Amino acid sequence: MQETLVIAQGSQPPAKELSLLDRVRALILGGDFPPGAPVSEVFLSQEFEVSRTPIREALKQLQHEGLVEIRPKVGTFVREPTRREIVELFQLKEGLEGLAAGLLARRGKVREISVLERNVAESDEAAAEQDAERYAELVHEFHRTIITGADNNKLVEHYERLMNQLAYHRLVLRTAEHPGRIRASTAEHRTVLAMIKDKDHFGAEAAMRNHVYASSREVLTDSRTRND
Amino acid sequence: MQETLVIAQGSQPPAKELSLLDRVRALILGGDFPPGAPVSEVFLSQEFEVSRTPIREALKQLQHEGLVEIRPKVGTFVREPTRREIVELFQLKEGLEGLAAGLLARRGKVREISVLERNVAESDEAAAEQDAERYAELVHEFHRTIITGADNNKLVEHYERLMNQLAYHRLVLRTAEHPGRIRASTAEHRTVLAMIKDKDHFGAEAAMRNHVYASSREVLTDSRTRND
DNA sequence: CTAGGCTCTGTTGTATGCAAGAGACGTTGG
DNA sequence: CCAACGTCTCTTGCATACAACAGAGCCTAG
Repeated sequence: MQETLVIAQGSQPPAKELSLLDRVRALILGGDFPPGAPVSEVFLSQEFEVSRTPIREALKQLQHEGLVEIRPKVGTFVREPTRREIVELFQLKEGLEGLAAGLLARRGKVREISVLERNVAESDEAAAEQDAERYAELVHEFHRTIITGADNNKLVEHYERLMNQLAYHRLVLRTAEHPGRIRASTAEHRTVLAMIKDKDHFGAEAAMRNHVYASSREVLTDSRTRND
Repeated sequence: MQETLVIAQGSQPPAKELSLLDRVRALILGGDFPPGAPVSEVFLSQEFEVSRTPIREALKQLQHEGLVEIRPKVGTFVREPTRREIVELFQLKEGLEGLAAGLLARRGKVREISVLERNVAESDEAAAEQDAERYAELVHEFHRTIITGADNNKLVEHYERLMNQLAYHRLVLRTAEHPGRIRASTAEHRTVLAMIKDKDHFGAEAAMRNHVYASSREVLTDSRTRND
């Protein structure tokens, strides 16, 4: 739950309290709303004790994020991404993260490298201790470090948008990684890091893409993924 | 002007008349609002003869697109992208169009290939006839064909979002291409097309990236580009 | 029994009213 | 002359009222 809220950030509220948009998104992602369920404006306005006007604004944003579908004059409904959309999103993820890894490698920032080195070391520990939660957190940090390390704010914005669209799916399928996949995943992380350290932006991009692709395959072959 | 409206599409209004969002965006992109100019809600509501409520919703969207900046309790202002942001956007453009070219090459769709072949042929004609307007249109079609040819709707969505952010800048700097650049550009288009025909997705991606990068260099070295 | 239409309810779409904050400008005290 | 303060106006932010439409269910005619 808390993780969802952290992921959902990316705008410019004064960082003190969550924006209404983030709270509505968290509510929907919380799982209380099954796909296809109606999300009435009056319900949300009562839930959050505000009027319909700000609720409407938030829902419009969420529509743009692909999380809900607004049928004019009918209502707003939770939208479950189709398998095809998930494939498309992972393709995009591959492109964006690959691009980021390449840019980071070209710049060769020392700070990010040390963060990544610590990250892979701790990932090994977490894997050895079977601490799935900590491991997932470290994976998230690894990817985020690379994205932000590219030093391209627009890329970060688009990436966050992308991840918000994957968020619902990610919650459903979390901890989908099998032990074997974890080993492979950490190895891939090490490869990416090595390329970045070598300032081999070409290799870093290829390694990152390969890693994202492999991860996505894992999720997409998962039986729980809808098949349409 | 009309071009702007076409570019600005991408949502799901019944295709009959333009949505308010598109009309507001077109108005701002039309150039009547210099960067930094306030965009009052009441002004827009009078201009379009609607109340402030739908205007507010449109402005919120435009804020997310990066076209305007909403300073809470103060007002909405036209936002001019900084040079750094433009660089970032072009980096992203390079990544997305490269990705698209690669995906299209892998699929090797015949229809798109024939469209592209006709496109480069007509581009030569337009260049020979010094028809800058038609040439620009063909360039636009070339890029759009590749993006849509990747058969990835999410990629198209992100690309449109990106181009909307570049739209203002593009209008200011349109026809920035010098004759020499036009020759190089068409040659690059041909290279990309050749790679796609060969189903060399690797080469297609590289060629497309190279092309986008070269084009962006042209724009970024233009003296009219703000330098901060 | 079925098809067509009608009503009725629930929802969204828009307009408008009101309050609160931000900034400009004039004013006043030092 | 300058700085600080107070007021005043313009803007947004939110709440609420009303209109209009979609869809479900029922009712009726054939």
